[in-house]
Amino acid sequence: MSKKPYYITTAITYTSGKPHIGNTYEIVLTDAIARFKRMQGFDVRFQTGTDEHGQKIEEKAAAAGVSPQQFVDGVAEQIKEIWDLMNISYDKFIRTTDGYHEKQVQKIFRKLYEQGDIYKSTYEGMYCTPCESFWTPSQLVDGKCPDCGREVKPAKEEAYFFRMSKYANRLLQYYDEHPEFIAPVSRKNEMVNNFLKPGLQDLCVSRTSFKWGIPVDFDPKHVVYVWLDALTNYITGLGYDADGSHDELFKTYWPADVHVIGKDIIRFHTIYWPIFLMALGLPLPKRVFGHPWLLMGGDKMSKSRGNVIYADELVKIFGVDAVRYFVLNDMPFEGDGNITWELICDRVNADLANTYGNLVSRTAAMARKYFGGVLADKGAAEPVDAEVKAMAETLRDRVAAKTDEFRIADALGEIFSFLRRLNKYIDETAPWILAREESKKDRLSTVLYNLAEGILIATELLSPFLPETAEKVFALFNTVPRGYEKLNAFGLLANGTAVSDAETHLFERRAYKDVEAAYAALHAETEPKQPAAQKPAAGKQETEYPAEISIDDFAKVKMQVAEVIACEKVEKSDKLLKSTVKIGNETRTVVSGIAKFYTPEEMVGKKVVMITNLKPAKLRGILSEGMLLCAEDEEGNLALLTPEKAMPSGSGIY
RNA sequence: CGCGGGGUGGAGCAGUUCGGUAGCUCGUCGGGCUCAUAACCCGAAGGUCGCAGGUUCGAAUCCUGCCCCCGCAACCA
Repeated sequence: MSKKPYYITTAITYTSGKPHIGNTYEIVLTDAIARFKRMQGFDVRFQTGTDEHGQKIEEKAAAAGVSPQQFVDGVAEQIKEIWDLMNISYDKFIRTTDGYHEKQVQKIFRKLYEQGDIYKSTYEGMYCTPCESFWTPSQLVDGKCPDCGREVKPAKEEAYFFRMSKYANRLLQYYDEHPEFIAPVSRKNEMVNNFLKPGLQDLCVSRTSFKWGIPVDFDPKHVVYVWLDALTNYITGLGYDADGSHDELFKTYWPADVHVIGKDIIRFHTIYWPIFLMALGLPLPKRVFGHPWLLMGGDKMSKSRGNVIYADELVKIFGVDAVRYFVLNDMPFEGDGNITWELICDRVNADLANTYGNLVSRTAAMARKYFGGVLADKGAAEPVDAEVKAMAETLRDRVAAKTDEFRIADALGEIFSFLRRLNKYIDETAPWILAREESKKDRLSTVLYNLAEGILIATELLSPFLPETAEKVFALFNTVPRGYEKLNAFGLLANGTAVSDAETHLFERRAYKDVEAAYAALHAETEPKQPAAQKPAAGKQETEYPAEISIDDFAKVKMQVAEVIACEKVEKSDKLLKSTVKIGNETRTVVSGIAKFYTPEEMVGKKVVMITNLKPAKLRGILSEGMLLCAEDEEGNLALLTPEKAMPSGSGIY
């Protein structure tokens, strides 16, 4: 009998830069599920890849001074390296710049156009010529361009649209008939309430404003917009053909069993993607799992904060399996997860080093010490063994049930509860006491056999999550995996199996301060110019200060003492205060991003330092005629500069 | 009223769908053990389940209102 197919995918990664640990989480999660399914005997196909088109990439490439293709080639290579480093067992790595993909996207676009699902129309909006941007009326600020504050005019741009509304009812019906389609379920309600019930808008599926994309073959000034391009990777990667001559792979694996994606793109996978498939007359994927996000200590990761964590750095410090374990275990099912260096340390020490590593280590040590490493069940069972055995025999199915619901953290929890139970079993049986009496030899041997057997069952169940460690443990016990179907039976380890003299420390305990030091050392060598980037004081761009300026340059900046005579919060903004200031006899308005540190009330009456010859700019629609000077610390706290003695407003600063 | 997520012992989380003794891991304190990676085992302290109302015999869980935190968006002259 042939194996049952199981097709699992990740979202394809956007190639705008190196993926951080949050991106890496998704692929590890998917890999864990894929490996588990393989272990269960499914014929698994695991696809991942990169999404390489779009305006942003065009811009990034231009900034880097290379062609878009050269740019994405570089990033795709970097992503593959990290996937390999993380021990990802993907079967297929698709790139949206692959020839077969581009060709099929064109055919799909044409097919949908010919059957009337895609139609040509115009995109209408308010257009700002200098910014080359369209805005909807709701985005405008005081009826003007939110970017530059200039006048906008109504304009039209030719574009292709997909008739989404036509399929909305069929989609709702599909949701009803397949309640498991969206996981977790809370996401489904979100989709229905926010998008389907209010009525689906037709989706714009082409662009003329940039070139880096797949051209529409019958209208080449248009390129296919990202979602139609990106989502179809799931079928083009299997050799789908819009004319019907599909590859065998497609016939075998479609529809997908699960698309694993981030919660941010659930809408595209549970609304647009199913509708595209309906239009193509194809079956829909069975499930879409929208996983939560990984946050850095509760904050978002950002380069300017210097708190971005990359997988390769973590691996250098902790090892591959520790990193896999951490992301799998610490990600909740629904809410966002947290990552901090302390948390990783705690997890690795407590679970991997103490509970698991130390258990293996002490068991191996006792087998060597008392029996020269040879394990044998001498049949000297006692009541205390029963609970451990029962737990071992049911472990497989408990782990499988959690994994099938994508609750990987819970699956790991089952295994680690069992490992803790084994540690307790050692205390209950106290082998070192048994060893003192010759008459207890058989009992001692049986206890050690039971321990090894328990460890091996747990290890095999752990192997999809910690593949490298599992191999080490099998090697240590001179044995091989017994196969999933036998994992619910206790006592299959052959008598006479001997513990090898391999290293028994699976994971080293790590002190937090050593980890900090290791991280610092790593950064010192990879990024010697870190100091500038570490200071968020420099603002959003990593400002490079000119080394020296002449006194003439300085003289170009006109600074004066200004007195705040009125101040109010800018509406709909968290950070902005609008102050009216007096500079000598002149009155001006200035907008400053200091609302988190000063209230409007305390601003009034302050004498502050202001740059008065700065070109005015619009912020939130308000013209700011200058800039108040602030000192900023590493955490981004601000303090206004004021003259040290009372000085009249309008005083120059030199 | 821009969109979304969340507030449960010191920390990180589960439990909320289908109300009924508040659970897990870490940390802390006390004890035990020595096979082991300052490890492991046992015990204890510690919670008005964000706030206020309501429904109910009974609410972390259902309803109403409010407060706070975070992410996206906007924005830092």
